[in-house]
Amino acid sequence: MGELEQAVMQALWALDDEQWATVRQVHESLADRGLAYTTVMTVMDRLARKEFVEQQRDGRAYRYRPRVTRAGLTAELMRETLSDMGADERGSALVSFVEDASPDDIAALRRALGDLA
Amino acid sequence: MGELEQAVMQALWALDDEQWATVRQVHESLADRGLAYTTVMTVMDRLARKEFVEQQRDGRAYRYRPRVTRAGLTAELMRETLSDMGADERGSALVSFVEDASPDDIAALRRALGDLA
DNA sequence: TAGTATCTACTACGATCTGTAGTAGTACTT
DNA sequence: AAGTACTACTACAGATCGTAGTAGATACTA
Repeated sequence: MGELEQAVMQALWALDDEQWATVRQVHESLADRGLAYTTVMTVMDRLARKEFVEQQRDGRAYRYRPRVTRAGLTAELMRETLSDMGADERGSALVSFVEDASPDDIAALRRALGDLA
Repeated sequence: MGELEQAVMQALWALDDEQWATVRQVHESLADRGLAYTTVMTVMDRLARKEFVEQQRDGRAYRYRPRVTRAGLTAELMRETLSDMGADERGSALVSFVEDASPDDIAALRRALGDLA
């Protein structure tokens, strides 16, 4: 995911649940970047193609909503990385991941694992 | 990392520790792909530029060795993904990660965390 | 020593992804 | 009918990646 694509996702994730945003809304929420309206539209279209966001017709316009949560997408990308690197080494990769994780992350992992049990 | 780049890394990781491989060796180990020698060379050169591998002169040739372990690189890429997605959500992302992880991965995480304690 | 094999260095080119945006067409508002 | 708001389509440049050729240097070989 490119930087702008990520920014757009952030904007969409910032919506309340069940909210759909128009291109215009996102464009405005990224106003500081001084992007053209069509630039934002293109990016959102691409995100829809990639199925990161959902598109819904609303009259002549589209409304958009993330198809995945931020946490979910992050987790998915992490799992993807893990798979790409080969099945046999998953364990060591995870060990390595944990070894260099911040204390906060470790705590979060512990909690997450605890919740499972 | 591209697919070929990854394949080359795999070939290098397959070496015994402290072994350095020549382009020719890697080229041969990827023989099934029918790549030109220079293709492999280019890829390895790019990997060196990106500091994924280490280059060492040996006469007129270079020898290569991974600069990072497979597990280490995987973990690093995972952490990178995590950072990209914003600091506030790290916890939820990790929860999400754990939730959809395979039993093997969960077990590995548990072991890794246990080793820390 | 002249030819041949082996390497690197440099260059190139097409595909894909991403950031960026213009233009044309269509529909709604006044 | 004119202006406004949207989408659809198209475009283009920069980066990354897969792919590879050519030139030049070096070393081996007959």
